[in-house]
Amino acid sequence: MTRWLSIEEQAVWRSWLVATSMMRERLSQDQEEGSGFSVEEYGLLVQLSEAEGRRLRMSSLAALGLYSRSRLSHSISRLVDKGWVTKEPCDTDRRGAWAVLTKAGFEALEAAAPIHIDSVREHLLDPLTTEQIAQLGQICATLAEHLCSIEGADTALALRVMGGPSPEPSK
Amino acid sequence: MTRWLSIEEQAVWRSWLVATSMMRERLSQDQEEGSGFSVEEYGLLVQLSEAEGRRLRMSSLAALGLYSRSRLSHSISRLVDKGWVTKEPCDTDRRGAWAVLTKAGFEALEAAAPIHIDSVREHLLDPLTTEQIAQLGQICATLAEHLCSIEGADTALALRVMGGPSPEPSK
DNA sequence: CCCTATTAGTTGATCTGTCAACTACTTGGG
DNA sequence: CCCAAGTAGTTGACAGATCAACTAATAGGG
Repeated sequence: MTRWLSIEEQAVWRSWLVATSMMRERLSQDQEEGSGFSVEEYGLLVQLSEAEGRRLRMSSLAALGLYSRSRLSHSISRLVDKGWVTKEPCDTDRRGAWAVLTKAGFEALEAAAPIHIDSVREHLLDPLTTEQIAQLGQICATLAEHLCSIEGADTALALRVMGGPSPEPSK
Repeated sequence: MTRWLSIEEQAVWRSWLVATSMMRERLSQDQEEGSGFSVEEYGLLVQLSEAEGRRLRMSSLAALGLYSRSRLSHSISRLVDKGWVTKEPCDTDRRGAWAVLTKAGFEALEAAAPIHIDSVREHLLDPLTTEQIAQLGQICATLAEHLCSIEGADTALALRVMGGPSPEPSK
């Protein structure tokens, strides 16, 4: 007994689909062309840059619900190969590992931030009115909360740490 | 001279990021578990199902701006292997190819539609108020239009054809 | 009519993400 | 103290996406 979507609901759904997938692609492209690393990598580096001592346990990164353990492991390996990150063993739990942002990684991040921000402004914020931006924030927060509650991820954490740029890459 | 994001802008951006990526993942998972094919495949089949004669030229599918030519080629090949689609040569342009939905493909689509719709309702529509749904539609349409204009894709086309379910898989 | 530029579509290499299996360490009940 | 169960993280095989190079056909200016 499925309730089909009304015309209006369909329209909303389709425009969501188009907007989100095109946005994703557009930002990836701007980013990659301009800065030489992908949005995913950027997101990880931002998180490290904001953490105490510019380091995080793998498990903390995974806890956001945005990266699976294995994805994380592969991604971090790639970052290590590129020299942006190093891995250090954890003293208090010998299973554990710290991902630590290197100087080079931090500098790369600083260089990339303006590109990222310009792209966000141009494609997400500028086309909308101030009012719409506020509405969108509210809507996405609601959706995120709903989705996090399903997966047992922590919304507050996800929203705080995830992938956005700092006002400045940081002090 | 980059203008950094304000706290509010950052919050909007991050919640967008979290909401869109979790939504994407959630829907993929519901879909795949329930119906045996991926959201991308579903999207393609929907488009074919809505077209005249349940067939489209590869180029028309690509023109939406949502699939690259090569991705399309690979994806359609997979659908052909599964028996949901066949390829037919085009009479009027011998370079061209039609992708044609098979009976089996159509039936698979019919079977999958309810799962898809339930998932959209549950995760996108139900958590929002009626008013928010309307706002979101407006916002996403604006963003989609902006993004399409940059890439020279056709918004109207993209919005019409893309990936949503028909009210019914179709007559 | 021809020759170049363009368009349609495919292919194969490579990269990223997912899944399931695995190692290694920790924890906690008996 | 030991052993089972759980947790941290890695690994390798596979699926999907991207990119650049390619074939083939059309179109359009001279």
